[in-house]
Amino acid sequence: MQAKTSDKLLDAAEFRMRRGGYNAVSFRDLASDINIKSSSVHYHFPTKEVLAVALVERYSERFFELLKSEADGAKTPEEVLKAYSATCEKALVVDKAVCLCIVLGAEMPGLPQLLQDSVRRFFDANIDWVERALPNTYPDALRNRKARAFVAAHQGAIVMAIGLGDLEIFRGISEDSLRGVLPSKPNIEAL
Amino acid sequence: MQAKTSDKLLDAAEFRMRRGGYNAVSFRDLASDINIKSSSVHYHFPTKEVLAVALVERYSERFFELLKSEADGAKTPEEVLKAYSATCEKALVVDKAVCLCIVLGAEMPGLPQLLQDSVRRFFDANIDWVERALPNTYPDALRNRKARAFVAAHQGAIVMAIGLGDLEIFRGISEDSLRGVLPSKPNIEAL
DNA sequence: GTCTATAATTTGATAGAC
DNA sequence: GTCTATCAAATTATAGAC
Repeated sequence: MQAKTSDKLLDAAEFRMRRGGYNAVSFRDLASDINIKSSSVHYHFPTKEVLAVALVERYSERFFELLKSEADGAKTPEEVLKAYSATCEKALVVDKAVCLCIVLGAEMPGLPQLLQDSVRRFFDANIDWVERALPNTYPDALRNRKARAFVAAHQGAIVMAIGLGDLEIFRGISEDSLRGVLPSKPNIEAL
Repeated sequence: MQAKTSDKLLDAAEFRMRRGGYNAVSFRDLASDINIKSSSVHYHFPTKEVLAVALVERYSERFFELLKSEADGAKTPEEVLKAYSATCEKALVVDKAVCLCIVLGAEMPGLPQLLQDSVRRFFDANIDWVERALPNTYPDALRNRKARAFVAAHQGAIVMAIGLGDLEIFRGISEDSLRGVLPSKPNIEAL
């Protein structure tokens, strides 16, 4: 059974957008990627903004599905947070590309409004997820702060890993940020 | 005394590129920003790639000058690293925009080669600078790893702060990442 | 659903006058 | 250094046939 045309279009759009940003994607390129004409793309997605919003929504759903399955069976905060790192790393290693939402996040002010909203929701959901995973001994304000730091460090790490062409860099950063967010275990390496 | 046309063009390009990425900048927009015609832009910068490379070089020079002056008089590793955070924060707060090189870094694979090289040099120089600031009690491999994590966390923090429209988020993350790279002081808040 | 055809705009870039 | 004029290509999008 074949993938639907709209899904093939989103696949092509995701590949291109994660490598060059919103403006690096054109309807003609997407059409030629899957051997149809650009006018046919408009049948599935009337405008580029609509296409991009649909793409972010699909990306977000898949990310959280993967996250859920990675975190399956995890008990301690440490295990749950490691599932978050593993989810990011998997997307990074498999696709050899940056997170869709960090590319779009970086060019945020230049994006159409509905797309900005979608990207923002993705990050809010990320922070929310991490926040719930943190030890409940933390006061609320600290939990939120730690969660933001954890997510930001991962997104930064992904960009650096791809930009410097060194996927190993990601692991080091995610380990460091895990230590940063958990109640102080001594930093053994640094002693 | 007036700014040179080429500088005004770079100012306009920096403003636009830090908000929308490489492809969000057009010669016509830049020209109209400073009230000349787009053909005149080509007199100063023959191609867009050349313009963007010049922009990254100028951005990098200014960043490291500011960094140098912020770090002036700093003695301990902690003080020097705080100067790095302060430099990033200043650019963030003053310009209300993301670091030029993180926008370009995110769309790296879609950029012309010379521009990719420039962006990469900026990040390498960042890591190098942070690496030198770290305590020399660290073994070399660890220093490099810590430096990468520190830079990545800051870049991620900048994108999140702008993307979520909350500049305060940056400070929390930079404090956390400072704690992460320095020899273990107990994480007081978390106890 | 996909096509042809086309419109309207924008883009990076060049030639040559002043 | 800046202009007018222009180009060739690319872009988002629409109308209407099949």
